[in-house]
Amino acid sequence: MLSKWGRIPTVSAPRTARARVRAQLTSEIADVARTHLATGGAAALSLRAVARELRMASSAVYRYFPSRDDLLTTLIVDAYDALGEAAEQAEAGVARTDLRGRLHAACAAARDWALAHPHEYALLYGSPVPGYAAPEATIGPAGRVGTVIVGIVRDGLASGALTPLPGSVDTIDSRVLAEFDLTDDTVRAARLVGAWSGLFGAIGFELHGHTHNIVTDHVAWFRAVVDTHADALALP
Amino acid sequence: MLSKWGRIPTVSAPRTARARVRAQLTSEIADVARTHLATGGAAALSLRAVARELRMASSAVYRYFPSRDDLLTTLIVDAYDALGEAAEQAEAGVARTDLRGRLHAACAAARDWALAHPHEYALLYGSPVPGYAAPEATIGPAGRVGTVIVGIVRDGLASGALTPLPGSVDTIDSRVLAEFDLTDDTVRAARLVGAWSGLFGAIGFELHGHTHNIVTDHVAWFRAVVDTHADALALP
DNA sequence: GCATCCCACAGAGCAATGCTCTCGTTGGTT
DNA sequence: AACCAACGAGAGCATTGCTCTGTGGGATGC
Repeated sequence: MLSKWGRIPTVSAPRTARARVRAQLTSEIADVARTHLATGGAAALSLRAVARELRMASSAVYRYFPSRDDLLTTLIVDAYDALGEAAEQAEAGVARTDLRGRLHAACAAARDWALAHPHEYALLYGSPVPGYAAPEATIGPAGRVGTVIVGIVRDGLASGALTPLPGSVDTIDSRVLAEFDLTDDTVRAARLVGAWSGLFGAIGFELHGHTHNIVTDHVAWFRAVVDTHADALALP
Repeated sequence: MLSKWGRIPTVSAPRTARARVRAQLTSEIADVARTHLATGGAAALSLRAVARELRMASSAVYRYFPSRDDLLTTLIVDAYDALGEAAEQAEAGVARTDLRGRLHAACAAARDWALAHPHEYALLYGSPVPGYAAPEATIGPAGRVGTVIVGIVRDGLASGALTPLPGSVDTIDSRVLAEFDLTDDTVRAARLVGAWSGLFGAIGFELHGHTHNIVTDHVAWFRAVVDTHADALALP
């Protein structure tokens, strides 16, 4: 537990009182940072401001997060998880056989979350931060939304509601295809990734104002976009 | 010429020698800033560093750009224009009747430009910069790529190669619809905006690494995504 | 031709940032 | 009881965006 986190003490086992208060303070810092992020965006997130609000010296924060970027990473992971969970929960609330409804639910939940947390969303799907290279820790949670919509298709194929689309393309990694039982449906797999990216493209456009003065009813437009992708995936 | 540019002297008419050298220096500053932006990204763009490279005091730069954000705005407008021009030129090189080919050309050009100028692209379609609100000056150039792909559909409708899609939705601003002769084809209009956002979603996903370890052949995948949108638009 | 005026530039300065280093204190372990 | 690692505070460094003040020079008016 010191590879990328430097020689910062472990957090995992809060057995001692010290470890407990440490975990407490760590999450407290992250919480304050999250509110700062939510109000001012990533650029307005200042370690010193967080420290000030917590009435501690700025240098003390470095005992908990080796750098501002590490704080950001924590926030990013949390955000990915929150977004993923929102999509998962929404999708889980729809009848398993209603494939299109499940897609709509997941996508709408992602959009709702993005509208509710614009700055955090921008952190996830906007430009990568400064000299920031997405650390390993983010790749897992980052895929949760994608996993949800892939799961819909997989269920459809497993139940026979969907049959593989004709043709075959070699664009998606074979291990990924195998992981999601899409080896025999590569065309649909490519379109799935396309739908995934299109989903966040649409959300990003709305969020960043690119559709301002163009789209008047974003809810309906978003539904239409998702429907288009559902058509491309041949969801019933 | 002093509304948003403060009381900075006009640049428009370089009649006097002074105005000429002024225009010269202004573009020189922008050029240096552009290279800094291209190498380090928007966050690494420092007015002082630009001034240093130009061997002038940092305060002198403020004679030309009232603030760092104004410098950034100039760069953004230029980038929008460069991207738009790339798409326009590529699209113009395809036979007018080949609607799908025109779409592919425009989209591929946009992708190529984005890959060649990742930081500038991130500035346009990534998260909005810090406390930065897109000024009026950017909205025109920002639409150029969209205008290109809308033009393809309009040409198709005008020539009779395309017929309006059945149905009617009220999601797109009526003035925009009228401007592009799409009043009677609202379903296609909505999908057009969807394709537009999907295009940049796909490019952004590739650029920001979201498809890393998932998509193996980005050229082919991107073509597939564009083809999906072309299908949705019923391009022959 | 001279006086005037305004633009351009430099330099100092302010508030703020991320991060480092040092130094005293304190909690937990042996 | 003694020790050590963790902890927190404060000062300090380099950097940033931006403002203010002073000064020189080229363009302009008479």
